[in-house]
Amino acid sequence: MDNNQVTIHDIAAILKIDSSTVSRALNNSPRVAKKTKDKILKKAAELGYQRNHLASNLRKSKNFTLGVIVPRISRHFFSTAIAGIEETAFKAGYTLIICQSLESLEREQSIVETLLANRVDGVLISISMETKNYDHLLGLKQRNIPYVFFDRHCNINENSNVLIDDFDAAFNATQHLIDQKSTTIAHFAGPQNLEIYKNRFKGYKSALEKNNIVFKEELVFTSSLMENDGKLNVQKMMNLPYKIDGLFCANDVIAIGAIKYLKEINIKIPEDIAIVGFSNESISSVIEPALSTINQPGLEIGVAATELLIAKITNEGEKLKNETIIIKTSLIERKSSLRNS
Amino acid sequence: MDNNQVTIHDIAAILKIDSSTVSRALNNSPRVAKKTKDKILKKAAELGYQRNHLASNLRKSKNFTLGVIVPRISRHFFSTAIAGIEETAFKAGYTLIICQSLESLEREQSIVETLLANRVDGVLISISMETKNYDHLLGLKQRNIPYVFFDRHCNINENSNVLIDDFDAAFNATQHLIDQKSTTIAHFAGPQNLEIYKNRFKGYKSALEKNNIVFKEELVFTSSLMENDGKLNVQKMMNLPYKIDGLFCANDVIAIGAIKYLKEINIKIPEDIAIVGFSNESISSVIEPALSTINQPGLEIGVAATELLIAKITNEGEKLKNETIIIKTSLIERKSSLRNS
DNA sequence: TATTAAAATACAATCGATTGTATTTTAATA
DNA sequence: TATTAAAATACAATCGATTGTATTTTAATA
Repeated sequence: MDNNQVTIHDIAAILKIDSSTVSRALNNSPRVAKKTKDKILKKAAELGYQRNHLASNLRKSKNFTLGVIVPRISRHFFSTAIAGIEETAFKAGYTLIICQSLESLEREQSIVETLLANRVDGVLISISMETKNYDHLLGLKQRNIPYVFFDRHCNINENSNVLIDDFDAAFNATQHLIDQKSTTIAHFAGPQNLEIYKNRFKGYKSALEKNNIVFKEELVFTSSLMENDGKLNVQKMMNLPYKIDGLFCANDVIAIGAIKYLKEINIKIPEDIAIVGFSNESISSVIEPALSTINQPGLEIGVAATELLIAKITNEGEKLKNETIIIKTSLIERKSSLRNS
Repeated sequence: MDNNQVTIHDIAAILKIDSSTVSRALNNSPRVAKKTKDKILKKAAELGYQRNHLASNLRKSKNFTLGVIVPRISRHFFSTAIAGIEETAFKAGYTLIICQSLESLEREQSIVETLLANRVDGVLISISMETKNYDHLLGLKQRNIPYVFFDRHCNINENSNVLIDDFDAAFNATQHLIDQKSTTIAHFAGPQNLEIYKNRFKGYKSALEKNNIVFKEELVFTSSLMENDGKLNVQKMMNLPYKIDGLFCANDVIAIGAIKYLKEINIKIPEDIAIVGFSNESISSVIEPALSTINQPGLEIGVAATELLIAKITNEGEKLKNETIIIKTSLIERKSSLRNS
């Protein structure tokens, strides 16, 4: 193990100087004379000195480590968000511990424990579909560890969040379907314990109301939004005594499942059913017809969430402000919903 | 910052016992009497004690941290590999520092420095397209820090790798195009400083030879394999005095760029040109016609690489074995290349 | 009960860096 | 040159846990 690391004591011994002076010089303290500083920095460079962060952080009881909890790394939105998080954290000198809950509450709880044990300075979290109980998150609060929700948040008091306006985006998506002459619009909803899916549902409902379309409970199909749920939902939907001509899906994955199956059973998109998804996964621009969707800028969300978290960590002296940042989304109109062109 | 963390000294003081005994009890050392152990564990649980890893690791000069360097987190293959890495590392008690080189050698070098400064116990790396100079990796070797290449490796002496058989996979892909009656087959190659792209090129060439097809240098187009390169390469290809009827691409992204442009200029796939890609990105099954490709199991590769790395870290006493694990790939035949069906 | 070995526990140094306080050196002023 | 303030540096404790060695306690045996 002995990679014969150079320490401040080595430098101190060589220069016949105290290690505290070396430490101060390396931290550019005004208490060290310029001449001594130069001498120390030169020797440090010469010996290839690198600060031992373990020791430094132990002394300062700071870790420069952030915990990141996402449902699944390989989902395009989350990997993009992680890219933004990584970039921002790196610049600020933080490293990450990235964990995936795999949509399991139990795993999410155990991850929080692990992060606490690793003394992270803050946590970025996008909760799992199973998360209805927030005790593990309150644990963070008790320990005074700042955390920021991104995308999948929850409604406990006084949180910091970086979100999109799900209600608004869903409203626009539904309005777009109506503008494209859809009159009977179904909704493939996500788990209603998550605020984002609740808000997407509300946005859908609100757009119907605004356009004097009667909302029908039977046209809402709730699931975990997997690709296969798209097929299952379409099967159920087709058995209803309605001529459905529009479909708003709470994510792209289930929308793609629906499109694939609708094509199989020879239903024309968008002529028979116009479809809008949510999240702008990379597959969505490739499927035929290309899927209209809501662009949810993962990188930007990751960056904003990390900046907010670091601000919370750094301004610990002040009263922690609880801020919610809303990142703009946009409707991407593609062939799956465009009837006029 | 004072989250009033419980330390072994608190436990020691309460129980009027030495902290070394507390430490040994918590590490289940045989040197502590069962009775004392029980007392200590009970009190530790009662106070909610959690080991301070910073202190522990400083003393043991071990970090339980692995560095991961990938070109880009949001690429499907890499995010899947990271999922496998995360899972395996987590189980073994390691946390990760994940960094992306963004295909830049300079960034890759600076990342290695950061990882060294963070005293990682080992590194998993998939090198950038720009990486032709391996000095930064030799730095790891000098410091005695084990590292394992996965997927994108390089040919410096005595490395540990978790790879696929690129030659073999490319051979099969090309053979498949020949079986589908392609006679003039182009290749969209990747940067030839990377072994994987070199081997894919060799596999392509070898399949041609085996089938007595004359290899033509002009049919090979080398690029960074971005989607737009697909369009550019097709444009060049179409200007050649050959009737090209088969195309093997070194990755899926460029293949999809090619398909999109070929469709635009009304060339029929697979009738006019049969196409095979590489990596099985999630978009590939969705594009029309669906892209035939090589399945490259990211999760499995990530798991194997992490297991190998941890084995290298753990068996440090023994001579470090340099092992290369080859993960099986398979050809996925889809519409973009199937002429018979 | 005295002796001895084994078991259990305490002592003390250590991993590297940081930081409040004390001491020494330098420079400024009388 | 003597005095004093300021600048520079050294001393020593500390962050928590670990671990080799020393000491004490317990149990086994004569």
